Amino acid sequence: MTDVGGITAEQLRSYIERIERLEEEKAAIAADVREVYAEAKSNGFDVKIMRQVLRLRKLDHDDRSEQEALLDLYKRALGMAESI
Amino acid sequence: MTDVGGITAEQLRSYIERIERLEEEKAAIAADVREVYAEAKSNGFDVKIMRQVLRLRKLDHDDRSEQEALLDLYKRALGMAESI
Amino acid sequence: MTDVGGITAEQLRSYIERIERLEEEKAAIAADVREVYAEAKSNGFDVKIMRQVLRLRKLDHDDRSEQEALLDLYKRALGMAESI
Amino acid sequence: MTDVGGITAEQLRSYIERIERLEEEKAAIAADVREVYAEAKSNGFDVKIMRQVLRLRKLDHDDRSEQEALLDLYKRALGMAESI
DNA sequence: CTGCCATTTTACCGGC
DNA sequence: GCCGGTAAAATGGCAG
Repeated sequence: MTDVGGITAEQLRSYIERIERLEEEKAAIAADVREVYAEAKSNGFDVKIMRQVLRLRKLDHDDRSEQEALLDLYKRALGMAESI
Repeated sequence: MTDVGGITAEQLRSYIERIERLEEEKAAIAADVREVYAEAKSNGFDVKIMRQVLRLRKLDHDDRSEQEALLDLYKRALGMAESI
Repeated sequence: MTDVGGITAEQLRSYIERIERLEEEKAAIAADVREVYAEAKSNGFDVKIMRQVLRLRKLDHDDRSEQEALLDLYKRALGMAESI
Repeated sequence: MTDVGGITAEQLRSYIERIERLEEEKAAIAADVREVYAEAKSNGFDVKIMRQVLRLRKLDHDDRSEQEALLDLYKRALGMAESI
């Protein structure tokens, strides 16, 4: 990356700008999320509880994924043992 | 929010699921960003420095100067050498 | 924090050094952890599986904590409803 | 590692628990660190800048200069103004 | 030496 | 408007 004037600088600029665009999209979605929370709140729901429910659903999901990953590991470990 | 069987529970479920969908979209975009960084890295760019550049592009100049001044102050207080 | 020569600089130095000492302790413990893994590995255990087991035990624990926190939230939410 | 009933399972449990205990100690120290930061903050220090100072004290000067040079290079490639 | 995972740091959001 | 805590990003470390 010492070719400041040439293709490399152009490539760098391209990467930077792609990332900036993606980050903008992400920020837009984050704004949507905030809107949903705000709407829920205005309809009487407790945002704090909603967040906790979401976290718990995510934990449950992660937990299940981990269990499956662990099972896979064990299977492979046993599979390797068998093949020895 | 104690009307468990009625419209309220349904509404809550709807909010929760809307948010979960939005969060998934966000995660997908975050994955795209990681891909771009990975591609840049494989083309010889320094990811850490790219991140710094992106951060600087977000900061307006005043904030930057302020922070730098404060950092200098602390360094002087500790008798740390100037990083010139 | 503009009193560079006085008590404030001394206080800053004290905080910095306390943190540095604590960080060293933490690093020492992290080294111990690595040692245990190494010993386990040398006795034929699969480190990757061990890590997954530990993660899972932690997730279970976190999950339970979250459930309790959620229950508390609900209790408080209902308690508030009653007091209205 | 398939001798579930024998000494091996016991050994595994022992390793797991040793690690869990060490991780708890580490977490306790991390909590202490957070306390120190909180105390510093309550006495008017800027925590973010303190972290920067600690990081700088860890870095030797050469690394710092190298990084700064690379950052400058990238900035020039992107036509960003020097932060002088 | 590369990719992955944990830890640490930063930024955000809601509550007071 | 600030503070506290919670979620996201980023850096650093380890295993393969």
